[in-house]
Amino acid sequence: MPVDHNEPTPLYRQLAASLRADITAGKLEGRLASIRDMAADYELAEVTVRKALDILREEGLITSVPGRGTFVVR
Amino acid sequence: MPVDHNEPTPLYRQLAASLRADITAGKLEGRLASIRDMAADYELAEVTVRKALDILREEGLITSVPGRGTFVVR
DNA sequence: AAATATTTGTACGTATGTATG
DNA sequence: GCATACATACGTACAAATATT
Repeated sequence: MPVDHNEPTPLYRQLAASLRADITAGKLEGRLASIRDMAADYELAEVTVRKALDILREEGLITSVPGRGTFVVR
Repeated sequence: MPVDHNEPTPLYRQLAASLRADITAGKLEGRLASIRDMAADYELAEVTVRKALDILREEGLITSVPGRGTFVVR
């Protein structure tokens, strides 16, 4: 359960925190699910997923390539 | 003319660059125009102005306070 | 004190463009 | 050419904090 609408923390921060935890724990490697799929899986808008990924990209944890996907930086 | 739709550079980056230049040159101090006003002045969507401000906030050049406004960090 | 206006923050939806395979 | 995936940009609505009347 990566996000909870009843939490006061913004959804995009919750998702970023969840992904960050999985990445730093080594549980998430290689290519992430597409933004569209993550939005569908977590029942979030694509823009909300993008905001979460923006944070992780800023932190240097991931990198995104149009047409290919989003990848954990190793 | 801070932004040009014919430029290949994204509008939010153009606006960020323009504001950054004015701030570092000391031409912009204190409180910035509200997001709504900037959007109207530059004929941009509010989200586009917000993305520009996100960059400058990340760079530590500005700070925003709900209900008050956005301010140049001095 | 209370209502109103202003301003930023979050979140949704949609459309179009660009890059890759 | 077509499908997939990220990027940009528009619009809208509501919440929260602050300031004003």
